[in-house]
Amino acid sequence: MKAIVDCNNFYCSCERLFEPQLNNKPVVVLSNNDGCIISRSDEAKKLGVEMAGPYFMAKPLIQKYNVAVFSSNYNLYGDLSWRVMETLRTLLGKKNVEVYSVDEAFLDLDIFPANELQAIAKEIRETTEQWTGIKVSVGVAPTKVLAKLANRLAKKNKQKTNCIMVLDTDEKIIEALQKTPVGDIWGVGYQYAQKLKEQWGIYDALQLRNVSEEFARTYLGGVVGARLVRELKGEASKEMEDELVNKKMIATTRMFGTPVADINDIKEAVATYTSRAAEKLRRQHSAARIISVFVVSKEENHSVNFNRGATHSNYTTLPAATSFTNELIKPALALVDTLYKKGTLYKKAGVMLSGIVPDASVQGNLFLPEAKNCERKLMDMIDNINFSQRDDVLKFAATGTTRDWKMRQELKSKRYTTRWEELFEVS
DNA sequence: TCTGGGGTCCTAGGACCC
DNA sequence: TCTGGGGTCCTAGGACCC
Repeated sequence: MKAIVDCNNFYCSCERLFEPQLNNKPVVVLSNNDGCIISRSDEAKKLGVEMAGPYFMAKPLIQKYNVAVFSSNYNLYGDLSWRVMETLRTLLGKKNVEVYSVDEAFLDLDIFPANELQAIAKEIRETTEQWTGIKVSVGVAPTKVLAKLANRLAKKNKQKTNCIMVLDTDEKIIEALQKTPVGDIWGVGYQYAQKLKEQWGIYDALQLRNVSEEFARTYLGGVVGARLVRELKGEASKEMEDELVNKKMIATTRMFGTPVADINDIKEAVATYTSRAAEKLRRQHSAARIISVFVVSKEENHSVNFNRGATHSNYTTLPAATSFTNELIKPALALVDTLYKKGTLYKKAGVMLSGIVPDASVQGNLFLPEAKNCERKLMDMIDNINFSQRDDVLKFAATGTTRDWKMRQELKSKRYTTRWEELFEVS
């Protein structure tokens, strides 16, 4: 059996941990640039605040009901996420935990007898809350897709389920499938859901479970669809994945605080994003051979398709893979020159690194010229200082000093758990 | 002008996820 | 006035090879 543990309203829960007076009050957390709403407490959901809706549109409602609003604070969420995952690893053993996202982990429960699953799930929920202050929901079922489905139902009816649902019999599974609209199945997005409903009259998970594998292959994206249907049937087709697999692509992209027309501002931003992406690259001891840059222009006509701004991108393949910020900034800035059009207003830019390979010079490579090893040490030092002191104490000049393009984040809480000078104070 | 079969590698783009 | 960011996997199709 497999389980998925999912933190309830994760970002909101993190904020409440340090402002407990907000318990039982409506809370929302905003995306970068204070653009959209990406986490809502149950109370906020009840008020009708939409998920992923633009903040400015929800503002009247938010003000009327005095909803607490936070900009996203990824240092805080990342650290609390780590604590939750450590708790799970302690309870179940490292190899039985697969971290799936910042607020979710799959668990392999095959080590437990069937009649203990309910009790195990309860212990996981209670211990996690006690150790970290974060409430979680637990869904248990024979496959990952069914576990996700169980988890969703557990959350939907918290009073009744106590945030736990174990699907351990065919009857329970069928009932759960019946209660789940196709669009709410993990792996069925908006496009497929529309198609399934309109063209084939398939509205719930039970109906989808009963289609042929051939059908799934043809209409739901080939082997992906076939696997999905098998999982619904209770046949495990998505196995537990190994942890700590290196990323195959690393991206840093941001909206600008306000649209930007000056090429120098764009270059500063791109240099900054490149530095950030290179840090991520070094953290996983990798190097990249392909760097691509994109810019998105601001669409004048944003009445209907607000995010249809034209994207222009270009890439360079480097002569050799590297993780040195300076070696990546140079080609990145050259790419900006090929993309930039004078007179255009831009709202977003981004850097993507791919062609990722293990960085052989991590330990200092005898066969590289001395200078290379020095650069490696320089990068390590910069990373260490930036991590332990303050973000960007040390940075490359190309990343600019004024940073007029920086994103808005007006309602950010403190980094209570990762910065000495922002520690929570008890008076 | 006619012209097979089998394979690899790469890229762009579509779908999905949180 | 104001709509996020960072990933994954898969497929189709083109270029190229013998």
